[in-house]
Amino acid sequence: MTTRDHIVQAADQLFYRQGYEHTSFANIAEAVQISRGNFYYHFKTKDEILDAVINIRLENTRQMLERWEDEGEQPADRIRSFINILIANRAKIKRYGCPVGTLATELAKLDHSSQAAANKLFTLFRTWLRRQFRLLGCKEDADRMAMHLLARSQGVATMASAFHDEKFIKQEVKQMCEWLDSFIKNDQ
Amino acid sequence: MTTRDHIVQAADQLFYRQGYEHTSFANIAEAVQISRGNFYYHFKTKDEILDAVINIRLENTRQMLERWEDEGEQPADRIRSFINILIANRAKIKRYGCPVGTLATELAKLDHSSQAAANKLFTLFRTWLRRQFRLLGCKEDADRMAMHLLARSQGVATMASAFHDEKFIKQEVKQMCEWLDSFIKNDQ
DNA sequence: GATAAATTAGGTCGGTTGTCCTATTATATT
DNA sequence: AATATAATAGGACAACCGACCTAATTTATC
Repeated sequence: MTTRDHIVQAADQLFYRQGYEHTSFANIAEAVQISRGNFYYHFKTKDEILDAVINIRLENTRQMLERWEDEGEQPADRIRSFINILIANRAKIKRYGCPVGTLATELAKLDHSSQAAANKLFTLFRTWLRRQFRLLGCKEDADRMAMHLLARSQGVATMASAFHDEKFIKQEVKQMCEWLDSFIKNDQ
Repeated sequence: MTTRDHIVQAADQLFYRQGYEHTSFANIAEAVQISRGNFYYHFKTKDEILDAVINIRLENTRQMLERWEDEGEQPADRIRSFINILIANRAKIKRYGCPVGTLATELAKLDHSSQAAANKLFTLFRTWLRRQFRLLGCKEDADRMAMHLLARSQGVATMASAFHDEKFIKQEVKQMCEWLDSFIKNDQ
């Protein structure tokens, strides 16, 4: 792995845990164990690092969603895979919230130029979920369903983080799965 | 209104719109039209201002919730009042998200000492909602219902902010009201 | 009206930030 | 082996931050 990759990886973690603004060049350089000068060779500005982090998150997410579609499962199971992200990452979510939501929220407050890029992460999930709901038989409602599920997930992450409560995540995930099940039955 | 009140008011707005860390002493002083020196007379540290802002938010919220209880409406109507906060503040939510959620999220990333104080805002709503759900006949489920509704609201605020979508707020508010209605019917 | 207290203005300080530069070392190419 | 390119180190910079201090001014009290 190149130094550049190391930097992006470290920045990714730090932006998630500390927030973008609260993370300094020095923080990242220390994490990667390189000098600040070397740092500047790879990235001219802090915004460039942010864009690189967003791009790698986009790419990783894309690959994950494609994998879920290629594994040949039913659309309902794919949606369950999405819901279960909350379970799989519950420890980190409890401490740092959702990486997508918290970044979007922070950049909105900073009125940062990369807001649109960061929100592409949401759009990625949105269009993917919409496609799954369409395959489930939803027509006009598919996008509303996708947004609904995204919002539910965001809310769970925010509250789980505020109250440091993993049990709440499990409760809500169960409810979301039941909601999905009842929806499938009604549709058939 | 005293200068101190002016400062707290301006800080309240700026913390909401720009975030706590992104707001500097100079920003607040400029908004209140006083010198930075005068500023220091009223507040020794930035953390003190944050605590003052949190306290005034707590007090305002307490008064609002008490008002809703004193107005003699039914518990279900009170819960609807809570849900309708999203409608009443939809323009600001679209731009800056939820003031409670975004502050809690930011302070969590900063690992700030006032995290617990900020989360009291959530607890305020949580215990109040729990009481209303108890009055509706819920027993063990009342707290779960309260948390569920809080999470839904948080999720709506986050997504509405990310996608700059007020219509989504109205959609989800409608669904939340329907969820509440179906719940009341089942219970009677 | 004199005195004390409360309030305000403006400057200063050390530390940190993002940015930028140059010198040095490592790697690749011929 | 000589040369060019890539990569790294470390320092310097202007700007900003929170914090602090003192002098001036306003307000209150007697």
